[in-house]
Amino acid sequence: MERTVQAGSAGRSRPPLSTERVLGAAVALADEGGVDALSMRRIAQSLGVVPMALYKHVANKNELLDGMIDAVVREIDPPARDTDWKTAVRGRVLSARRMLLRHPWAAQVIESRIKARTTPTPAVMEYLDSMIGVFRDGGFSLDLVHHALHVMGSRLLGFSQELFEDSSRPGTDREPDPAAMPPEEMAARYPHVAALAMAVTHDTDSVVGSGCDDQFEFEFALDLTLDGLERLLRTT
Amino acid sequence: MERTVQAGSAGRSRPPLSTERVLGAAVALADEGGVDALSMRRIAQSLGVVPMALYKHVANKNELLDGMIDAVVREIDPPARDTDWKTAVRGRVLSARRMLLRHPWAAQVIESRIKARTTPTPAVMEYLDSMIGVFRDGGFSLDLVHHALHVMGSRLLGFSQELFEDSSRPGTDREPDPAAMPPEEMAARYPHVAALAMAVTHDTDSVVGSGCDDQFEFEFALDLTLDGLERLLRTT
DNA sequence: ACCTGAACACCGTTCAAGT
DNA sequence: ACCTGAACACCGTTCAAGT
Repeated sequence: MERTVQAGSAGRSRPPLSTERVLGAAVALADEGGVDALSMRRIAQSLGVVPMALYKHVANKNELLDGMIDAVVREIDPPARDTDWKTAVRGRVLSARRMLLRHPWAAQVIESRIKARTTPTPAVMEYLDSMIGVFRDGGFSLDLVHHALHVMGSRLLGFSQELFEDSSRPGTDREPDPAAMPPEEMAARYPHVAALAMAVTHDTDSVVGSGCDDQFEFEFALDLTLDGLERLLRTT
Repeated sequence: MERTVQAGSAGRSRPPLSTERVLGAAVALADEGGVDALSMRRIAQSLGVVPMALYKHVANKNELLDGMIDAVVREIDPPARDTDWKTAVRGRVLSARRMLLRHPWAAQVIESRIKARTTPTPAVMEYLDSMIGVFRDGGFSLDLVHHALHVMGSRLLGFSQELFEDSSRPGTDREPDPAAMPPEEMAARYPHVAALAMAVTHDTDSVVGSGCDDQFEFEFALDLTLDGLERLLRTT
């Protein structure tokens, strides 16, 4: 009598499940069929596993989406060293774009999860922190970096929403981070983000909620864009 | 014996259903609870109606989403007349932003529906057509308008994806427009969009698929942005 | 102690049975 | 002819019953 084998969808025996394997299957499924085709049941099926087995490795679907975001954001190249800020930023943004083209669902998912969470996922934080670092090394003041991030806007990671939105806005109950990091650890791990947040908050501490005047930043970025177009129009 | 009254959820008698009322209820529901809280059953409930009744006024949920997009995009102010292009574009983009802040679900829904459809919804087309018109009246060549739209990017309507993406990309089966408009009618109704599409296609008809070189346009816009930041850095 | 089938409360949509 | 309840094929997640 043959030994009973846990059959996968193709009848093959399978390696043990892990968070990585679950996330990998989820990313592959989303790449193929879009985010609408992504379901816990479908992921389980593609792994030759009962749906409930996934919940051992991801707490729920939202955490799965966060994990997928982290996985693909980590595909973005780190900033080039030993070049000027412009080359480094340019190369990195183009790398982010290549990632977004490989994973057409990513921008949408990042945007929707950013809206629901209080803090971006770790990989997104790392991405931002190192991007800020490039600007700082290039001689940008904290204020100027802040403007720069708003100017880059959706070219940074594909989504258009502000990253750290006013959390005191009514009607927007956001999930507290399940593995919430204490502020001092945040500051240690993402020093540039922390410094920026500090500077921005101190600047305008008369404003309630987030210290960032989104309307001002939006207009600033818009005007920089329009000025660029005007210059282009004149030189043509 | 009392006359039987079709009871609404609050027990009130209700005006007859219409597409407008259905869309209005859907928009209100999304404004309150986000797009995840939006379901055909919930919309029906808020109207004091059985779910199936909605299908008399909207074909399915995707058409409902398209209708919601059209409804909120029509809230954007028309471009101001009798001013320079810069003032007109600026004012209009700020109006679009106010709409997106009123309807936080809109950018996400527009982006996801743009990806699924072959043609943007009528109100989006009108918005683009009149926006192109403002640039044209300001003396922009068709090519320059094309660049300008890419430069504006997500500030135009909140989403980051290209509007008329390469429809020959593999794996992206897009819905044909249910009420597909013949090309000549398209050209008559959206003359500026048509002229732009024509110019862009003729320019690069060696390229297969859409005539727009997205990579080039992305880099063009990115460089304009980076140049603006560099100028800012030098004058600080 | 571990695993999982059945179940629950949803979802969009179809369709036949009712008036 | 019109309307709609029941049903179908899904969904994320819980939980008790099984080993």
